Amino acid sequence: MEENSNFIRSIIKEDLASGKRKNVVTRFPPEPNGYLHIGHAKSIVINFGIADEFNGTTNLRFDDTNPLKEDQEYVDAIKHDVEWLGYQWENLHYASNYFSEMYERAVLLIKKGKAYVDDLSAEEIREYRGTLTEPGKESPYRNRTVEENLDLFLRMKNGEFENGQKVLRAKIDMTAGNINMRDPVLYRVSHATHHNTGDTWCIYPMYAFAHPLEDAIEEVTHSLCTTEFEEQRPLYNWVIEECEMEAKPQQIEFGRLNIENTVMSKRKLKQLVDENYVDGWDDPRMPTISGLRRKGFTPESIREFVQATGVSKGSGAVDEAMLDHFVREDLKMKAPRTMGILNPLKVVITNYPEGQVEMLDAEINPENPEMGSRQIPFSREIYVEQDDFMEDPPKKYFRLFPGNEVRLKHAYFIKCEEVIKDDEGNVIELRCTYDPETKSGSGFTGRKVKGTLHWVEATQAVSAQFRLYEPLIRDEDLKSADGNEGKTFLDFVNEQSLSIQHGFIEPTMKDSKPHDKFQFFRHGYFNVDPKHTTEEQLVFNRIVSLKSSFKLK
RNA sequence: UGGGCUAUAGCCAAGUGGUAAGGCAACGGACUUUGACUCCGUCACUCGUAGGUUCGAAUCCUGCUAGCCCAGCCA
Repeated sequence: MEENSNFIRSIIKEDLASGKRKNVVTRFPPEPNGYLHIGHAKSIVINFGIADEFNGTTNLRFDDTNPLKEDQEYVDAIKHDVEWLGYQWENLHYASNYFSEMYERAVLLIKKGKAYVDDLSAEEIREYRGTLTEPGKESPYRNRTVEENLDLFLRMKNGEFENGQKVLRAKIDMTAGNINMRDPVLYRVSHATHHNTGDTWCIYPMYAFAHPLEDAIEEVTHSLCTTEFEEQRPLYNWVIEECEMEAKPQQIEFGRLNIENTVMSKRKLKQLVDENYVDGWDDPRMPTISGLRRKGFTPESIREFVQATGVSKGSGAVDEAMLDHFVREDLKMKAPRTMGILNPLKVVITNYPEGQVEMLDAEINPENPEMGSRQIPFSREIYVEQDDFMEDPPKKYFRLFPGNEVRLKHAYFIKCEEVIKDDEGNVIELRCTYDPETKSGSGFTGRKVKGTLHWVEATQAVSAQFRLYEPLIRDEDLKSADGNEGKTFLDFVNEQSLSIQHGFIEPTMKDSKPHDKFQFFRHGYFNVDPKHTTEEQLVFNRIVSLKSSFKLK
């Protein structure tokens, strides 16, 4: 696809042109504390994409500096998702592999008088930090001697102190307007088992200290992150400078991806999983990579979508319709067309011979003739969609109604002659007649009909389950939460976000495998669900409906 | 009220002193055995706002306004 120009590309071009940089190295640095979502996909596309564009390389690096929240399960899932999206990292790194070097750099800081061990409690540190509008004040422990700090820090490392008893802090400026510069904590004591380093360490570096060191150690040239780290940049540079790192990575921030009606917070997504609002991180309603994959999105469609949304520092939300557009675009040529009835209504063709079944030729994808054709059965009894019949239709309704003639896709014209109802007045069956002259492919031009319907032959129809999705949580509903104190986003989960329908599919569909993708005629694109599909029954997730200009008023 | 950032169409977004790209959405029309696809057309005399500089400003300067982010021993 045509690459949009953006400010990061411009910066890198200039860096290369001016000789400031000789090469490009980027990194994608997730914390393994949850599954990746489409917001991460943006970071992946940017980091890998831009490196690739300038013949550079990209590392996958797990930013695992907080053992309390991290887990091997997430490491594995993240690697899988990155590869699935179509990217291959140059090196696989763990921040935890740098713990020794980070410790040494912290010692260097202490020796230079740029860091000190603080005995203040977490609450006290918060109080001393000041507020957004008032400067902070210095800790009474700020001016310990280098020797004392060295000794205390060593003892922190050796496990002589409890969690929270002591921290290592940078000595910068408690009156700085930028709160990040008010003696930020560099190391905390945490007696916890780390997924990678086990019990080797009981002190762990904070992000603000660890991240710049990780970048510098890997000789990353451009450290691309989201805008909430913007104010962290002076500290990022301070750490690299004061720790005397040779490589000087440059942090550049871009605006995070937001999509309308989409929860894009790892914390919230984890909550939806933990509290069983969804059936896992890969629930098709989740904006996670695994959820999108299970729903049926393709890597190509996600990449194209992300690229189309561009890179800027803004904070707006993209229309969900845009994501939909790019899957349709990708699946248009790839997905076989087939017919499926989500809401069956039986039709008996009264003038069609009883007991007769004929096979009809049906192309698999009119957009892509190379995909060939299939044979589908037709007989006296078929199913059509309930929505395709109205007893008392409005103007411009092209489907079945008493006396109206329509085309059955790949088959014949049928005309609605009689409506059968049950005792409660519900329409349960239609009696129609067909015209043998109108067979598809026969070249019949005698008369035209406005509507073409999809259908499935009744005796050989295979039953199937269809799962249709709506947004898990709507922005509109969430906004109303402002007036409802005590409520959380969980109180606004859309109860209609999943609806399950039972219908029929063509007999040739019965051997479909998980993740096979189809376009059900006039319905949309569907994916065979890998989790709920069984030997007995196929379950189809609707990826996206077809666009429609039909409006039933 | 301190600090940082951002304002270009309904949404996303190019544009970097020479007279407003592109995508999504929407709306017309053509075509159609998917009310789909495809094709054609419409959609910012104006760039948050008020001034200023200039022959010329979305681009430079000043004031104002609005929105986002920051007070974890999270990342």
